[in-house]
Amino acid sequence: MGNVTLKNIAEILGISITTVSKALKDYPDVNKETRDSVRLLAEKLDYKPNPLAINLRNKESKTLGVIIPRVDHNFYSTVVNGIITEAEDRGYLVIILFSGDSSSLEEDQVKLLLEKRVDGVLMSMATETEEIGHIKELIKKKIPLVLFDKTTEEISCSKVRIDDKKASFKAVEYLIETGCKNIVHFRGPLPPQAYTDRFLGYKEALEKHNITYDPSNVYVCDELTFNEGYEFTKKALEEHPETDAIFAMTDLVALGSLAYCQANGIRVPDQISIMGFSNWFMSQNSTPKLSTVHQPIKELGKEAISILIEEIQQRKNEFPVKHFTAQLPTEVIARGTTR
Amino acid sequence: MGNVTLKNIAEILGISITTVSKALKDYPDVNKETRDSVRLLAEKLDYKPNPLAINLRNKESKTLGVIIPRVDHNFYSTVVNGIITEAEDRGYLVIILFSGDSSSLEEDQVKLLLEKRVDGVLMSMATETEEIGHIKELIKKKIPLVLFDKTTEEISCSKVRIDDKKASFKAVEYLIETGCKNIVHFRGPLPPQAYTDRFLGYKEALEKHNITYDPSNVYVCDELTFNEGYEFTKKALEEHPETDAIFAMTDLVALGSLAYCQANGIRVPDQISIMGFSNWFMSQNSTPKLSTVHQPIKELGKEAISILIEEIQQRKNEFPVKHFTAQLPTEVIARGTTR
DNA sequence: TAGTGTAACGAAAACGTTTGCGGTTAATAT
DNA sequence: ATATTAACCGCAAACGTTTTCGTTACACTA
Repeated sequence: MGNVTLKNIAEILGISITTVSKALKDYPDVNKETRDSVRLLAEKLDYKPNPLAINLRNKESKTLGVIIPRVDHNFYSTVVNGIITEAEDRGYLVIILFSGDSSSLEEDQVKLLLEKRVDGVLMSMATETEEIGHIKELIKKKIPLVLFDKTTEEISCSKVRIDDKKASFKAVEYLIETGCKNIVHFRGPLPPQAYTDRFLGYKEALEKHNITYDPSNVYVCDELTFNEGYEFTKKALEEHPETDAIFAMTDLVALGSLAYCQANGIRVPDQISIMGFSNWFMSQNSTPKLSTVHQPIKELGKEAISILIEEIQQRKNEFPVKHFTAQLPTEVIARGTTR
Repeated sequence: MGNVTLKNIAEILGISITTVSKALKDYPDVNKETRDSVRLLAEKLDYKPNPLAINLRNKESKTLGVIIPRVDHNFYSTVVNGIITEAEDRGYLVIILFSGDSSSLEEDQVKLLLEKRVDGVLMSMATETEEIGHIKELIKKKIPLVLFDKTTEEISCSKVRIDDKKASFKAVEYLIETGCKNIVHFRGPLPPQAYTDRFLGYKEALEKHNITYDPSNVYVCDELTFNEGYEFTKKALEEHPETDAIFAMTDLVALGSLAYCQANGIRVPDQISIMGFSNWFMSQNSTPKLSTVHQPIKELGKEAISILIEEIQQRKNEFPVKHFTAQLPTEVIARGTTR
């Protein structure tokens, strides 16, 4: 029904399927006239090679699987933007699957991808994932795998991450250099690693500038919401009245901080500097505008896909593949909430 | 390499491929013992049917194509969430492609999907799209198509939309019923239709309550940014000092309005009520919290996919398909910025 | 005359699966 | 003894490509 095949063309022209195929792919052993007539007819009939057949023959699907915790979140939707665009540019299609940050769902999705025979897998691990058997399974089956964002040392594959520690270090250093001495840090939960790295950067900056690190200056946010930022600011300011800066691990929380300060007549940045993280677009819509750390999220997606495709090509050509971890650079953006 | 096939199992067991296939699919004409031994071995070897081969034989890919303007935007990432989850539940995989709101890119993406032989296409049209030849092409080639969100009457297919007009009507009626008489409306650009529908709902509510519609009370935002909300509020209040309510076509713009009022000592909602649209999560993080209209975005995605898959099944069974337009209901959420 | 070269084409296998149909055996019925 | 039936199995075609390896026909060389 409907779709034109090589066979159709061959029958109409009274030649073999082989010749039609060759004519279309510029094989040298086909007469110029034959070739032209084939091409003409193919054009006229709007012939499109059936990828299902090609894939079966070539044992590849030109499709990549991507597993992320969710997509309705600024970070992931931006990264997906980079992933899909880059993949398409390189001739691959992408299938997105969600783990919902659940370990068992993540496992199911890996299995699904395995069954669907994607050419490679890109994934950001679910926060709660500790059993990594299903990921090792991928390695064992020789499916090219690249981990990004939320990664683990326990898996031997290429990884792409934001250099959270350095980013955080630079942000805190900026606060110190602009005169802050009592810097409170709102960190995220223990896994994922990224939040710990940001905390480590905070600590390191303090140490470098001879400010003694006080654990009670660090508050752990669980939900990473605006409200948490608001409430923890209140708490922090009560417990540490001497505070002159707040470094929050994400913009939304920082915005909550800012809201608390404004609601309570605390001048920002004169009394308290506030530094966010992510450069979410809303950070430009506060008054004053939020200072933050820009992370190249879309580029993260692009880079991850590039590395994955690279590895697929290498394996196909039986080149040796070497794994590595790429750390993408960040940038402090000083706006109105810092001095 | 690597992957187990029916042939492998057949050879090991010394039986034919046919029998192996049948054993695995519970055909009645295979001996219980044979069946068991096949299943056992298949299990042991971790046999997974090759979808590429199955697809080729069945002439279907169990894959759906989705074209949206972008994904790094709350509305679309939420809708994509619904789309992917629902599709997966029903045994389909999804390929997402972006049109970037460009007509020519949209055309390219349609072509790509056509070449890839997806079983159906779901799409939200690019704003600038006026040439719809490529969409008609889909219809002509009998590819099941469902339009959602940004649709057009010129294409005969099923559509799924938010009932923007009614939503807007209810929102404005709420403002009127809580005592507002001079309601300014910030609308969006002309295409897409949704913004016009929201405007129409605004007008209709006015008329129903015998408030004369004044075109100068309607301002057209082009960018739909926070800043536009801020600036247009300033302008509107200068031009219409009697204004007692602002109805913005989206939450971000409404948040900009709120910011202007607060920066200029205008009491919300006492002096001016503000109503947003979308129930974006940030609408809960302002003080006072933003009143808005909730739209079931994720459900929109689910509904669209359901209809598409339904249509695919119908065609496969050669049932007649009938097209229709589903309008999803909305809900006014009164919070702190309205009386 | 036999051998060599070359241009143009096609047969066939392969990728892995599904399924209509026919075949074989053994048991049962007439 | 013959016919009928049921139970079990496998051949082969089909899905649409790609590519290896022939084959054919013809011209040219020695």
